Amino acid sequence: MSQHRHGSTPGEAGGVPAFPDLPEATIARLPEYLRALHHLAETGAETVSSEGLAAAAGVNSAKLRKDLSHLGSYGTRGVGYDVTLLVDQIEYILGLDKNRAVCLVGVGNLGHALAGYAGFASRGFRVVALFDADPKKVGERINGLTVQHIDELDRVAAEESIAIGVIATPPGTAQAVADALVAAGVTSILNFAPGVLAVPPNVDVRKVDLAIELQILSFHEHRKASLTALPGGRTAEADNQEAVGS
Amino acid sequence: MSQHRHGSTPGEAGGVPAFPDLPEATIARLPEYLRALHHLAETGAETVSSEGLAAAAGVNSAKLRKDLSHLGSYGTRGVGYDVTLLVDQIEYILGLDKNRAVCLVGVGNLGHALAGYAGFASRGFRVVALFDADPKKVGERINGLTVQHIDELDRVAAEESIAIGVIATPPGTAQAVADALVAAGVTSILNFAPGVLAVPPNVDVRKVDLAIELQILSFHEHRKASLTALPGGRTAEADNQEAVGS
DNA sequence: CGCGATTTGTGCACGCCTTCACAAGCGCCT
DNA sequence: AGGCGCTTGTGAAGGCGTGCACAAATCGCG
Repeated sequence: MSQHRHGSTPGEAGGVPAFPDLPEATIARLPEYLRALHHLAETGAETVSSEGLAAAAGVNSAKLRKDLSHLGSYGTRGVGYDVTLLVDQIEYILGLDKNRAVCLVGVGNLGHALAGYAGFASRGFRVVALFDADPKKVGERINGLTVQHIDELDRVAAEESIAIGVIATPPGTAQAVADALVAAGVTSILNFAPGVLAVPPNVDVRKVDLAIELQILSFHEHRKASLTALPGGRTAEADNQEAVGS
Repeated sequence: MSQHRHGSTPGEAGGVPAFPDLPEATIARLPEYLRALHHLAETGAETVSSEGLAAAAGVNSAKLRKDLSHLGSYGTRGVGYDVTLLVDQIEYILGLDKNRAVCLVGVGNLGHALAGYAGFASRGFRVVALFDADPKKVGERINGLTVQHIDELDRVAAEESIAIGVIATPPGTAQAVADALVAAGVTSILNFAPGVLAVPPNVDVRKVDLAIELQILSFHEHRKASLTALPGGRTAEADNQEAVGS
């Protein structure tokens, strides 16, 4: 979904298969599997069946098996998957063994919260720099980091070899920030500002728009409401069954 | 994607077509079109071509036309789409003409920011109540709202007829909060806590996991890095062309 | 050592979504 | 009025993803 292009694996003469050509849909689920696996590891489980892991991750077991099969055979028939082995494997695939450096631009309402978000550090990322264009914000200390002026981005990005940037600015300045990030060598951007970013083809952008999520929910509310008001439609429950796992 | 089930439109005896049975993929894009349209309206445009709107929304023009065709014929051949008409139509479909009431549970790091997020109010949502289980947080005023204890949820939800709830608590308490929301009559949940929520089939859940977004980007970083290090792979650019719009 | 229970890995079919390509429709200009 | 250029709406094809159902593989037990 959204702005992404990849694939092809051009050269691929012969030798190392370089990188398993995983489907995007699978990649998007791997982090969820990983989280579930970590949870299982904490409870002391050594192996999991596809059924068990699928339930913990909220997906179909067949889908999970197919996903895992794409990264090789790390399960044992009749037994299940070795939890720690699978954790290591997924973390390797996702490149989380590098403890990647991330910078955040825009220390406003949302940016402030993201800078202090514990979930980043605990899942393989270090927020190593905060930037803002507002001189009044520069110098402020958040969670052990000092906010620097956006003009420092180039220098800091090089020093800390930052490859991932997070944009949490108002919509109007998002594109300019994205350009600055790209110029500083950042090749992956997580964008919280509404709107479409134009970036070179080698840069990946993922967008999180909080209002859009609510609007999608609003649609379903609207839909559900119109169903209950319908002559044939009863109370909207008794609609459609499906287990939800765990 | 993720935990959703709908469709079927059971009764549907005869009469009003009730609700256009839009594909999920289309619904997910409508908010983006809407944002682009609002932007265009501000610049004074009265009509847009599918090409123009598609560029502003970052999608293929054919896809945009097909999406819009699902909600009826609101374009004029040879001219384009009437901006204000299309805005009204999409807002109606998304149910945004109701100015929906939203409550937020968990006024921690992230919740605090969400409570003050301007993007909600400006796009059809009113945050009408904040809840937290921590007595120390109760009574705190954020953005004109007073944090209430989670035990008040039932009463307040009924008074304000809240149908959408946002969970911004730590992972451990998310399920309990979800249960409380459902018990209070909430039928749509936006969940920021990592993990899978179990809810009745008539309740819609959308999940936003910030760490997962970064992990997906991390994968692409890993992939790009392994390509550049490859014998045949040059500098990772010159890979695959595709315009990025706007 | 063999058998049954269990669980993975996958071939296959189906459905959804995307994309192309073009006919139908509309307005404008002459 | 007629023709021309532009744009929508959509039929059809192709690709991707999902889920079923089952063969292959492994373990444990008698």
